[in-house]
Amino acid sequence: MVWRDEHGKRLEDYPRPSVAVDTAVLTVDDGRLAVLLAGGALPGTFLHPGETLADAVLRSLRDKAGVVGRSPRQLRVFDKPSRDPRGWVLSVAHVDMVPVAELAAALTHGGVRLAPADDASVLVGLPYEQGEIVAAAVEAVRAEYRAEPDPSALLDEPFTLAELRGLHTAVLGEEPMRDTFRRYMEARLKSTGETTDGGRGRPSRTWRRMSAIPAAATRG
Amino acid sequence: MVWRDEHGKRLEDYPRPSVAVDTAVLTVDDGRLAVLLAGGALPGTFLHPGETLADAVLRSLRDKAGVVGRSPRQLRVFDKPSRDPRGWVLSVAHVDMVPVAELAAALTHGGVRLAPADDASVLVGLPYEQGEIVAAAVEAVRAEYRAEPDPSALLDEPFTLAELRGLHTAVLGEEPMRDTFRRYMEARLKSTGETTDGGRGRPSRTWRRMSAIPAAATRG
DNA sequence: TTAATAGTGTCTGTGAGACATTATGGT
DNA sequence: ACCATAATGTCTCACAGACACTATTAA
Repeated sequence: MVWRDEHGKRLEDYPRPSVAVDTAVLTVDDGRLAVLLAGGALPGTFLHPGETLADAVLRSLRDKAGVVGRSPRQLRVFDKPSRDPRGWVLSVAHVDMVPVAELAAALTHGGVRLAPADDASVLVGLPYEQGEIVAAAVEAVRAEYRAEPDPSALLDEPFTLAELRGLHTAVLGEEPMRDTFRRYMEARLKSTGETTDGGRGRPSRTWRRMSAIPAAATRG
Repeated sequence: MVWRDEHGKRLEDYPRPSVAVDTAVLTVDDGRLAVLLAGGALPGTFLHPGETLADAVLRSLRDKAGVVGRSPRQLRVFDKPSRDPRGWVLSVAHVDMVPVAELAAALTHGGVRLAPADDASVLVGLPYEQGEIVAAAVEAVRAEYRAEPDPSALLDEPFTLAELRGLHTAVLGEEPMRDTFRRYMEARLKSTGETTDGGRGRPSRTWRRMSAIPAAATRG
């Protein structure tokens, strides 16, 4: 049984856009926030029938960039009518933040490379509205990193506060204040009770992320 | 010149979804947060060729609900494959918060009415994923009202702090703390230097929203 | 005068920002 | 012993939460 409207027409009898998904895969490489490009553009694909947006994102990451096992989150739809010379295409932008080690295999594929994510000269060279997508992705990730210690789990555990602060500096593009950063983050981490050895200076205590959210955090 | 891919196919040769926009028009009616329903559902429409999502939203509000002159903002895409029995339809959800006076004319149209926006029994009765859309819209508006005095300009200026607090109570679904609310909001409002008259008790000072954002607010 | 509402004063605790000091390792 | 780095202590300021008190009007 096929649905028909008051004119006897089916949905497919009206013009429809193509719907694409594009994903800004961000990482921190050599202390800099970077975005993965596959063939000079963000990995993306057209949405297939019966597929969710999330499924299409995973498929495009696997096929275009060799990245698996991730769960990007949706940013918003980019719909400027002139954005794609091929025709009428909407893009649902997504973002994910990935440890650079997980991209090592992907980067051996041809055409897959990392570019600085906060460099305007790189972003304006991207096709379609992908420069805006990367900018929105960076802002979304920064908002998360302002509120939580390494929410995307880029650091291997355990880690020191100096390592964490270095990561956040790279993500935010500026140094968080030393004392405030320490106090704020220590309250959101679990101490291992151990310290590093080697290196110069006094050894650091090491930390892990909170495993479960304490009940108090859900109150108000 | 028509674009063709490596198989000689155009974009339209591949299956495409229908793309709809749906808008949760929220308001505060009689001290309760309410959502506008047109014919038992959120006002929405299918996206037309050459049209932006924002344009489609405005068209649907005008045609379905008689609401004009607004600028709803995008929430996210709802894409559950089974969400629409008519076929493959994505919905880009939007939200707007409107003074109830602006809806007076709209509510005289047949089929247009207000329903409580935080009443689960109403929301589960909505078609498609519109219950979830309303829930997301309510949460988005509440987040704005936690941070700013009446960001959607539901109150006519000038207004008293009691009126403002009553509005925020309705939006948030709970009473903000009296002292904290006053101090927080006074810093974000401009006093008229005048007071109300009439009514019982001591007259209230009256207030307006900030016209421009002070330079200090843009620092850090 | 009293009730009702608006507005002010102030005490306490918490946390940010800033800076000084101590601790603990390698060289 | 000295340097480098980590960690701690503490001072001040701002603000949230709480509560008591004063002010101004109508009835």
